[in-house]
Amino acid sequence: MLSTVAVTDDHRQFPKRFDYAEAEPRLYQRWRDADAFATAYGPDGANVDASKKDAKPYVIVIPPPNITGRLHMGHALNNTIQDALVRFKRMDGFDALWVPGTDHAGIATQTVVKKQLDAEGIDYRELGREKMIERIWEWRNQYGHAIIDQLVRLGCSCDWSRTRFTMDDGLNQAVRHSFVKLYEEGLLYRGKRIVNWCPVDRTALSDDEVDKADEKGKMYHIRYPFEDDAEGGLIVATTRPETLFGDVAVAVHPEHPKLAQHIGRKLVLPLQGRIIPIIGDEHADPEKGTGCVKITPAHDPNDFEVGLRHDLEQINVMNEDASMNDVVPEKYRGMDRYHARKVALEDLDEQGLLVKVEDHTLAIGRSYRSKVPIEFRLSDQWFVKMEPLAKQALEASGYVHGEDGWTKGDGESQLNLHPERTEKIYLHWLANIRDWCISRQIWWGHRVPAWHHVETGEIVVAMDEPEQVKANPDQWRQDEDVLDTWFSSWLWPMSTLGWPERTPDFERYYPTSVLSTAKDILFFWVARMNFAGLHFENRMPYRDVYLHSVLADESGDKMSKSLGNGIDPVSVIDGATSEELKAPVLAARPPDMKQRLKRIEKNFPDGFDAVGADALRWTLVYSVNEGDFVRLSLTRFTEGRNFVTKLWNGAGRIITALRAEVERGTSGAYAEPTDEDQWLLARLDSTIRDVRKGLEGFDFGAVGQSLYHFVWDDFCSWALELSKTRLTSDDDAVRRGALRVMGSVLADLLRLLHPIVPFVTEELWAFVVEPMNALDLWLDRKPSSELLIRDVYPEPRQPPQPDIEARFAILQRFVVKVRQVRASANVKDNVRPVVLVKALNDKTRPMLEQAKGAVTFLARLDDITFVDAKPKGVIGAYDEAFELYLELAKYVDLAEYLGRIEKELDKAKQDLASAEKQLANKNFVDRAPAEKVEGVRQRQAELASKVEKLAKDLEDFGNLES
RNA sequence: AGGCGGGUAGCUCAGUUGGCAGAGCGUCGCCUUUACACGGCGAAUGUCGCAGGUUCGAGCCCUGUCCCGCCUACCA
Repeated sequence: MLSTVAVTDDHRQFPKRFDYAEAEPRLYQRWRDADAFATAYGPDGANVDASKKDAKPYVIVIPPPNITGRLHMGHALNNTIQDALVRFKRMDGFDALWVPGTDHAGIATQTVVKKQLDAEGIDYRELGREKMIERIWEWRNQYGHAIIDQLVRLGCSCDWSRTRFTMDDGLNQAVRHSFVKLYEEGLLYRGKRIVNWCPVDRTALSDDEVDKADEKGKMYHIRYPFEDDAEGGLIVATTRPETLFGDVAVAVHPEHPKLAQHIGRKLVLPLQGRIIPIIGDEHADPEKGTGCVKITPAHDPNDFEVGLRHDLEQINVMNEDASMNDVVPEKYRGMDRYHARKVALEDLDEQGLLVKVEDHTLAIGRSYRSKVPIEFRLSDQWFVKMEPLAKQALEASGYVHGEDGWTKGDGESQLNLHPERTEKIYLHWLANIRDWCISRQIWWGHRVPAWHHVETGEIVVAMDEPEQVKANPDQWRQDEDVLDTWFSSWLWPMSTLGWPERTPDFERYYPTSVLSTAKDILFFWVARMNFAGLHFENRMPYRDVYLHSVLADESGDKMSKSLGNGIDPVSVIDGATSEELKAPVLAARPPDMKQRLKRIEKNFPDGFDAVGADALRWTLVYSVNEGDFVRLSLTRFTEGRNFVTKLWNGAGRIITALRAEVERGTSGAYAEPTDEDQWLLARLDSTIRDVRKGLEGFDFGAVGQSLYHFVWDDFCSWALELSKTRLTSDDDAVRRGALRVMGSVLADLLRLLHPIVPFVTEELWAFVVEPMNALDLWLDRKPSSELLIRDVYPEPRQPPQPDIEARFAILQRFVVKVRQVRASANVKDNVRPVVLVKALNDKTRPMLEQAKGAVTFLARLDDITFVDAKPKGVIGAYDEAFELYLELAKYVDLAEYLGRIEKELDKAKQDLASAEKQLANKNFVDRAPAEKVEGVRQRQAELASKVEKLAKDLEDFGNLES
C-alpha cells in the first residue's frame, strides 16, 4: 500500500492550534482594507457595488452603548448576535448595513466628568455650564471610543464610515425637530408634577430610571391633636414623618364607620402648629394603616392627586438636595431629610405625639445611577403625552380597543417580537402607560428648545432661536433643562440614517430590518422607538425585535457591576491573571466577596488562558436560549475554545491532504461520491436547513447545537475518519474523489459557520480555496470571493434523503457495535479480529462492502466476512439489520463479556414485554394510527428474535444462571 | 396584589403537531491509533416539582397545588 509519489502529506506541518492573537487583528484589517463591511450604495445614493445593485437592504442599527461604558458580556452577546445576522444576510445576497454609534448618556457622563473635576478640586457649578460642557466634550473625544474599539476586537462588521453619536449635529436637529413637532401637536407639554427626584444628581428621573426594591423600614404612628381637643386627635401612620411639615390635610374614607364623623374638623399639625382640615377622600383606605392619611401634595404622587381634588395648597419642604428648606421651623432648616426625621421623631416623642413605631417593609425607589433613595418632588417639567402614541403602537400590533380593553384583532401585526411571549409584556405595558417626563436638570444633553419670557412667562418653542428672542435677548432666556437621553435614543433608527432629512440613506435603508437588544430595555427604549417610528413616519422602525436573555453567573445571579460577578469579554479573548479576575469582585465588595474570591483562587490559580474572539462568540451563541437568563462561567468559554480547535484540526486534516495532492500534481479523473459521501452531503443539507431556519427565527441556541453536532460528530468523527482510507489510497481517482467531496463540504461548513466564528473560518477559507482551485475539484459552488466574508451562504443541494441516512445508520451501528463488544471484552486496539456478518436485509451487505476499508479501519478489524448462518463457538451481537460474530474466545477471557450479554438480554426482555403489553391492549390496536401499531409490531418481532438469540448465546457458553 | 416565565441526569439546558426520555459539561473505565489529550473509544446516570383529569397512550393537553425567577402596580 505504498504511495507511488513521494509527497509531504505530513500533518505536523499544519499548526495544532489557531493562533487567534496573531490572526484576529490581521484578518480584521484585511476586511477593512477590502471594504468588506460597506454597503452597495453610498451615503450619496450612488451604487458602489455593482454586484449588489438590485440587492434588498438588510439593516440593523446598533443599540448605542454609552460612551462611559466598557464592553460587558451583555454587549458581547448582543453584538455577536447582530454581527452573525448581518454577516449571514450579507453572504446571502442582501445589501447589509450595520450602523454603529454611541450614546451620550446624559447623567452617567456628566457624573464621570464631575468626579474628575472633584479630584482636581473644581466645583463644576462654579465652572459654569459652558465650560463644563466643553470639559465633557474633551472627555468624550479622549475616552468615548473605548467601547467601539472593543467591538472591533469582537469582530463586529459595522459600517464604520456611518458611525453616529447621539449628540452629533444631525441627531441634535432630529431631537429638536421632534420636540417642536410634538409641541405643536399638543403631545408635549410643560407641567407642575410630582417627579422622581435624585437629590445627588439634582435632577428629575423618569419612572424607568428608578429601581424599586423592598427594604426594611419603620412605620410611625403619630397623633395629630384636634384643634378643639388637644387631648384627642387622629392617629396618622406614616413612613415619612419628616414630610409632615408639608401636610395640608388628613384624609379619612368618606364612608368610614368611625372616622367619617370627623370630616370637617380641624387638626393641629404637630411641630408646625398649622391648622389643617380633616377631609373625606376615597384614597384613604379604611383597611390600611390607621385609616387616616396625612396629605402632603408636594411630596407624594397620590397626595398630589388628592390635593388637586380638594384644591389644597402644595407645600414643598425640601431643597434640591433633599435638605429641609425654609418652610419648616427654624430648628430643622438645612438638615438632611433623614436627620430631620430623627430629630422630628425625638421631638414628637417628647410631646407625647409619637404613639407607636413598628417595623415595616416598604418599597424604596432608588436612582439607578446614584443609588440614593429618590425623593418625590413637585416641579415644572416637560412631558410627552403617551396615550395617543401607545394607542398607535397597539394598533400597529394588530390590537383593537373594545369593551374589554385592548384585544387582538384580525389585523396583521407590523412588529414581530422574539421570543414571542414578550409581546404580552409589551402590550400590557402599552395599555397602562403614563406620561413621560423628558426634562432633566443637568447640563450634558440636548437642551430643551424653548425660550421663556422673563416677565410674562410666555414660552416659545422652536427649532432655532426665534426672532423675538434675537430681537430682545434680555427679555428671554432659553430653558435650562436638557432632554432625557432616551429622547434622542427613541429617534435612533431614523436619525442615524439622516432623518428628518430625506437623505439617500434614509430613503434606501429605512425602515430597518431587525433590532436586537437586552430584554430589560423593552420599555425604556424599544417601545419608545416604536412610538417615534409610528408617529413621525407612520411605520415601525423595524420588522423584528430580538430580545436576548439577561446574562447570569454560574449560580444564577444576574451579572452586575455591583456584585462583581460579570465576566469581562476582553479577559475571555485575551486571557487574565488570577488577580485580574478578582479585580471586579474587589471593586464591588459584595456580601459574599470572600467566597467569590476563594472560588476564583481555587478554579483559576494561574488565571484564565486566552481563548480568542471566536471562542467567546461561539460560546455566547451556543449558550443563548429563550429563557430569562443565560448562565455563563469561564469554563464555558474554554469549551468554546475546544470547539474552535476541533474545527481547526478537522479542517487541517483535509487541508494537508489537499496540499499534498497539489504537490502530487494530479489532475483529471475523480471517483464519484460514495455512499458515505452521499450521507455527508445529506447531513450537510439538513444542517444548512437547520441553521438557516434558526438564524431566520432568532433561535441561536439551535443554530449552535446543529453546527456543533455537524462539525464534531458528522464531519470529524464519521466523515473524516471514514475518508482516511480513501485519502491515503494510491489510486489518484479515489483520492481525488474523496478530496472533492470533503473539500467542498468543508468549504460549505466554513461558509455556514462564518457569521458566528468569523476569524477562524476566514483563515481556513484561504487554506481550502487555494488548493481546491488548483486541483479544480469543486463539487459545485465555486467560491465567488477570495474573502469568505464576501462569499455566498449555502443552500441545501437536495431534498432530505431518508434512505441514505437510514443506510448509513446501519454502518454507524455496525461500527459502534463492534466497538462496544471490544470495549466490554477488553480487546486491545492492536488486536485486529475478523468479524463475521450475517445481513438481515438487502441494504446491509452493499453498504458494508462498499465502505469495507473504512469500516475495518474505524472498528479496528482485520476483515469483514459475510456468512449465511451463525457458526459455532462465536459470540454474537445483534441488530435489526445484521448479526455480527466474533471469535472472542481467541483474544480474551469470555467471563467478563457474558455479564454484559446478560444485561443486554434483561433489557431486551423488558422492552419486549412492554411492546407485547401495548399490542395486547385492544384499544391501542384499534385506535392508534395503523403505522404506529405496525411500528410496534415490528419492534416486538425484532426484540423477540434478539431475546431468543441472546438467550441461546448464554446457553451455548454454559453460563445461564436464571 | 396582578401579569409573564421556569421546575427534565450531579451541573447547564434541548425536547419541533401526544407514540421507545436527549446533548454538552462533569463522573467512571480503556487508549500517547499517523487531524486534534483543547483528543479518541466505551460505560453509568432520570418518581420529567406534586396531585388529579382527558387519552389506547402524557415531559408535552386540561385543572388544582407547591417552589423559583422576572415584570407592573400598591404599600398611610
